[in-house]
Amino acid sequence: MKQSSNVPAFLSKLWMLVKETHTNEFITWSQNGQSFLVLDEQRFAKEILPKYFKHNNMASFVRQLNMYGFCKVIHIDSGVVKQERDGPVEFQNPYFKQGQEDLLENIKRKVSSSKPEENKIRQEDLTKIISSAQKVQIKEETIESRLSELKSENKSLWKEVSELRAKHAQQQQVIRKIVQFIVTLVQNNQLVSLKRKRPLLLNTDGAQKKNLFQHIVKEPTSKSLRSGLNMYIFIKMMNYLF
Amino acid sequence: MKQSSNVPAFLSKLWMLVKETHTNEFITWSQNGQSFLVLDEQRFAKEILPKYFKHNNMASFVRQLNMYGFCKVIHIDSGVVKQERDGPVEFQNPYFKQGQEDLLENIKRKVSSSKPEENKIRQEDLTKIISSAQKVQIKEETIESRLSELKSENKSLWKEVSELRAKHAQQQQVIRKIVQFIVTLVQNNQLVSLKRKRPLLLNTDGAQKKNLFQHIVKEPTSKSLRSGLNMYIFIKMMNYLF
DNA sequence: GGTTCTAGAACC
DNA sequence: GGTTCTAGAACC
Repeated sequence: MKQSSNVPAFLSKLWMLVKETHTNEFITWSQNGQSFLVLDEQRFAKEILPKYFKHNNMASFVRQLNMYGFCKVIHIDSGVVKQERDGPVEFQNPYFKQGQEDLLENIKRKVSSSKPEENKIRQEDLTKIISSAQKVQIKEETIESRLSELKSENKSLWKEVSELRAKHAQQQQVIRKIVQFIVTLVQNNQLVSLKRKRPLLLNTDGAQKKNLFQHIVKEPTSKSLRSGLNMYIFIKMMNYLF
Repeated sequence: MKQSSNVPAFLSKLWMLVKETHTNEFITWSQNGQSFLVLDEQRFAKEILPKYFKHNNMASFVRQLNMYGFCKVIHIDSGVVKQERDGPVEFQNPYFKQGQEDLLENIKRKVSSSKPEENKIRQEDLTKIISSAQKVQIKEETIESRLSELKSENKSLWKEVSELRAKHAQQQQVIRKIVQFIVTLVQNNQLVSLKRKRPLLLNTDGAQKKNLFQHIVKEPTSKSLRSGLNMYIFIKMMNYLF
C-alpha cells in the first residue's frame, strides 16, 4: 500500500472533491495545479459539502483547511489587494499539488490547542520559580541569621582576645617585677648569711636558660649574679619555676 | 442628545437592520424580542449585508457580533442539541433588546488583542523575576563569602583565645610558683639575718591584700608568716608587685 | 479527528 | 473601529 491509510479522511475527501470532474463546477484545480478553487461558495457549501462531510457550512470547511495548513490565496492586481466580490475562493498547501497524491502524507493536522498546555507549563514554571525563590529567600534568611550569630561571636572573641592579651601583658609585667624584686634582694646581699658552698651551675647548663632569664628580667642578670652564693639561689629558683 | 453618538456604527446599523420592516424577511427580532434571527443566511449575506457594511460575508458579520459580545443561540429540543440545517441563525446580547434602544450604550467592543500586551507583561514579569532571582543569588554568594571569611576568622580567634588562655594559666602557675618559692625561702628562715625591727603592717592595711595573696598562693599564708620579719619581707614584695 | 462558536491578529 | 484570515477551545 502507498499512503492512503496514513492520510486523514478530510484530505482524502478534499483530494477527491478537487480531482473529480463532476464537482469541477464548484471546486477544481487552479490553472497551474498549485492550488484549488471554490467557484461558487454558496452552492458549494449547500450542495457539495454535505455529500462529503457532516455539515454544509463553508466556515467549517475553511476551518478544516486551516487546520491542515491550507492558506487562502490572496489575489493581487497591480500591487493592490483585489478581492473581487463573489469571485472564486482559492486555497493552497505546499503538499497539495495536482498529480502528486503521494505528497498528501506530508500534510499534518495541527495539534489541538497546545496553548492550554503551554499556559499550564508556564504556570508550573512560574510556580516552580516562585517556590525556589522563596526557598532561596529562606536560605538567605538562615544564612543572614548565622552571619549575625557569627558576627556577635566574633565580637565577643575579639573582646576576649583583647582582654587576654592585656592580662598576658600584665602578668608578664608581674613576673618581670617579681624576678626583679628577687634580683634586687640578691644584689642587696640580704641572703649572704647562707654560707653553703656549692658548685656554680651556670657554667654547666645555664647557657640555655640564660636567654629565658634575660627575656623575663630587663636588667642583665650577670651584674646581679656576681656572688656564687646568690647565683645558686637564683638558679634554684629558676629551676623551680621553669 | 441621548446615546446615538456614543453607540458604534455597527450597533446602530444592526439595530436598524433588525428593526426595519423591509428587512424582516432576512433579519428580525425573535418572538420575545430578547434576540434577533437571520432567516436566510445566504441571501442575507449577499443581498442585505453589502447595503449596510463594506462586505457581503456572513463570517465578517458574525465576527463583529462576537466582537460586540453577541452570542449565537443554540436551540435545544428535548435535551439534545438540534441545529436544524438551513434554519434561522439566532444571536443574543443582554443589552440588545427589542424596544430598549437606550441599552445599546452598554455594549462595548472587546479590546483588540489584549493578549500581546499580556504576553509582553508576562515576559516583563518573567524578566524581572529572573533578574531579581539573579540578584538574590549574587547577594547570597556575597553573604556566603562573608560567612566563610567570618568562619575562618572565628576559627583563628578561637585558636588564639585557647592559646592565650593556656598562656594565662601557665603564667598564673609561674606566678604561683614564684610566690611559693619565696614563701618557702621565708619559711626556711633564710632571711633571718636581716634583724631590722619594723611594725607589722598586716594589721593596718593587709586585710584587703590577704585575698589577693590567697588567690595566688595555694597554701594559706598565715602559716608562712609566723615571723613578723618574714611577714615584712613578704609584704614588701607584694607591695612592690601589685 | 470533525464541527462549531468565538477570539486573535494583521491589515485596512 | 471594520474586515479578513487563521487559530483556540469546547463539544461531538
